[in-house]
Amino acid sequence: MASERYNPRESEPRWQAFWDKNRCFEATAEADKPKYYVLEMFPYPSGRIHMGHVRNYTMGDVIARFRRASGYNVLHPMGWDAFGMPAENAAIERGVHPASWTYDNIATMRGQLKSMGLSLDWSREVATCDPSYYRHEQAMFIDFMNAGLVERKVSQVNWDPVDHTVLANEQVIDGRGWRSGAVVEKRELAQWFLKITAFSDDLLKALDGLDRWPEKVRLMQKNWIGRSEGMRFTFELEDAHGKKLDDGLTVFTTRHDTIFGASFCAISADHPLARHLAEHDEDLQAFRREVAALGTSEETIEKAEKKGYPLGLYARHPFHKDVKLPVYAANFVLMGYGEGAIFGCPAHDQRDLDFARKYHLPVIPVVAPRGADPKTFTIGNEAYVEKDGEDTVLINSGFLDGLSVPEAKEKVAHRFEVEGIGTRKVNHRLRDWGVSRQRYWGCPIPVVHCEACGVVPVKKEDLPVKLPEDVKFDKPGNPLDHHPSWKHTSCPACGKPARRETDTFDTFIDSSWYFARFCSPQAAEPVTAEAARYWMPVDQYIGGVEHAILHLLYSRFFMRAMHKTGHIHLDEPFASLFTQGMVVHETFRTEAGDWVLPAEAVQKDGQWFHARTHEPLLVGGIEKMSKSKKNVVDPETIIAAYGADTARWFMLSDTPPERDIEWTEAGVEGAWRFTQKLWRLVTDVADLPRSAAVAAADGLELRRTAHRAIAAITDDLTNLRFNRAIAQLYALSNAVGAALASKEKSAALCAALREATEFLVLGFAPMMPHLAEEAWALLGHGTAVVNTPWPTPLAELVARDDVTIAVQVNGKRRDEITVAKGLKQAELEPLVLALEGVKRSLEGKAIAKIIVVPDRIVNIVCKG
RNA sequence: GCGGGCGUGGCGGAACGGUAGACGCAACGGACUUAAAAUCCGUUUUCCGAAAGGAAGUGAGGGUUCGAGUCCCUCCGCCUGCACCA
Repeated sequence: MASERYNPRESEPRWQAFWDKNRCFEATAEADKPKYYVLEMFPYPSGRIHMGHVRNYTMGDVIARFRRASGYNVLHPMGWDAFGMPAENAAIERGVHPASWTYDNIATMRGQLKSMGLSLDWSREVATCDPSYYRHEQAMFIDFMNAGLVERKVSQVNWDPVDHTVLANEQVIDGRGWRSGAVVEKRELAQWFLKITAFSDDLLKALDGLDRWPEKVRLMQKNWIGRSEGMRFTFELEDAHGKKLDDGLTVFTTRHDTIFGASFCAISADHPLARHLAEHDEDLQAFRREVAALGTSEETIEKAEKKGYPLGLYARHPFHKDVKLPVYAANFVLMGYGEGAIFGCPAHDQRDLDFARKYHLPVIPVVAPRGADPKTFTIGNEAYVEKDGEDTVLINSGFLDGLSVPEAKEKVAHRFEVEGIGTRKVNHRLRDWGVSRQRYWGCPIPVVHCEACGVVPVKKEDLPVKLPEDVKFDKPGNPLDHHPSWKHTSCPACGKPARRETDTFDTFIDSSWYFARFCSPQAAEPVTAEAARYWMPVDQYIGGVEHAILHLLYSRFFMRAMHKTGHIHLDEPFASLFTQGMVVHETFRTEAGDWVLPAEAVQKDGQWFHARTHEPLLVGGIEKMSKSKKNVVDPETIIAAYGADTARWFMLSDTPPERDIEWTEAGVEGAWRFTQKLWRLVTDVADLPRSAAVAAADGLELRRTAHRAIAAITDDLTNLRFNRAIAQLYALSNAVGAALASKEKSAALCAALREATEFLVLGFAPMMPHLAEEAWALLGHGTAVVNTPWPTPLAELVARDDVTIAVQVNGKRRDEITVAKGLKQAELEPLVLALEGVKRSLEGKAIAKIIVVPDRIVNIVCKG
């Protein structure tokens, strides 16, 4: 029958209101039900949602709806990562208050997310900029202080002398501030640090237990933590006249086996020794400035030549007391790692070799391939860095000669320890987490500086330390610092006048525990033990791989710190992690080079033109959607034109979720046509006569198809293979369409059609929830799909009783045969040999053997 | 430089070591229509062939196997993470 088109514009808001009114997605802990906590990384309220959000939240929503239907008690919350620089920039540029800018954006984006039909528990919504959220952050910080997890220390920062602010490394471009363009200075500032390094080894070891995290992410974290085992030991130092200095030079190495190959020592330009000597050495001062100037841009660092400055000091070789190693300050030694000092072994380290060649230092090979002649083995322009296995051996190394690298390391380590000049030492690349920011729009750090008492934490009963609302952004620097009264307070310890800390927290702190807060968002403590025990950990976390290191590592650290201070019972917040790909799109630009929005590009005869100016456009690469390249498609426009279901369906189709998906108009059109096709199928099936005769033979094949499809979809959704689940749904809809087309429809076929269609509707409900509700009602159900359990396929319909087996001759497919399942080789052989295709290709050949893989394949191997 | 991943039709992509190309998009042919859209039916890896059928085919080369897109080795290309980490 002719049916009306499905109209998402009318239907979608109606069902959203229905779910809202019936509080379908509000979660309450129920002890007798298995819980499932699904979470997508919460958004920054930048203003409007983008396609990346649509993809992320659609995936999470499919999981949430599928799990809910499958009998889980699902928690699926949403909130806002609401502190940060863009709000302050808006205040500076447009005079809006950061709070109103942020809350306006939240209101807009909340509305946009609601129009997507997400099954979110909005009653748990949190915004990190709300004092009811950040007060707990402040309380926990004080607990962390008491637990020894907080440190205040002087560290080097990038200082923008125009904006009067500290810049993150990412904000320094070619040595200049990204906003002001001023040449960035290095400054030393007292900053707050969270001692993430206290958990270095634990954070590293526990990665092995995260077996439902992508291998890639675990590896990135492993490299970031960067554990290396080595030795710290001290050289005796003397000056050019042979006079011994009071202090020695302590270095870190992982290659103590190569100690006999040492030909110099090098220290960082920032090493205390270099600083000390520079006080009376202008050339050294100049060298230090040169190194510091180089220190900002990665590219120049990469290309920089190895350079050193001889300090006029010499280090005594620990085992060859007559050997004196010259000591340099060098541009390739980092103060931030190890001891900021090394010994150079040019033969076995490329940097040391480059340095040695430049300054004509000896290159002494001490490791060589086993069997090489120590007298003739030499090093050219490449260091010999082999160190593993039994194929390398120590040479020119006194008491180490003939040993393997690990044996030599052990022997040197032992000797250093016995002689008291060195100890074994594990070093990590991971640095403590600097959390101070000289900004307004962040969580105030809850401490007070008192002249008498020093640094004193604010009393817990005085929390939260709220941001002042009356702030001005009229001059550069931190508005909290400029505020006339806010920072003036009294000391919590002695009561005398004191100064508030005006730094605020890095916003990564806000996002390091929000998932725990969602368990009990209104609680008087950060998270209640009861709620955490029921809901945590997050069963499925979904987000972009760009957060693979910082956010996920900080969150893992924060759980441990919260555990240590009694706020939570576990260390690992995310049991399973999924990192989805980006949304990409073609780029267009005019011949003049200006980027053009896809909405303004029209295609004619295979050429692209500007819709208004009609000038021809150049089609550029397919790249991540970004405002700068204008290759963005606004989700709101798409939802208005096609509905949320179509957008959701497209996001999940075809491309595997972990890969980048290309947004195309044709793809959206295809998804739109499919929603209409589904609607037609459902209206046609709804008109069929009802029958209870489901088991009869007429409909059997369709029933099998439907039950198998649901079994496959269940499997695919469980494993987040959305694109495959969607392929199954297409196939099932094709089967329903084909059955509908048959002229004679028995009662049994009608019943099978109805069953298959209901499976289809329930099957696509997680992806297209509005259409599913509408279809479900049309099929005559008085209850909503959200309250309908996921269909259970019948095992006897999923199982196959016959099977199609491919028949190969010498590994090439020649024929196929459909037989009863479970046939043995002896029963199968005569059937197979009688096949036409097999006989043809066996002509004149002798059978050597027949390989039978039951129910799968037969391979006839023959000669001649 | 070091590490990780990926190379399959015109495109997105399917394939427990067992019939390569499921499903979708696009294209082409046909039906319906005054016409278009929508819809429906069909074709679509390449080569030979009217067809039946045959040959080749998963970046290149080699290997293991009755059988390799899948496992191993060498190479090429692309993507990605870290990057002077001692």
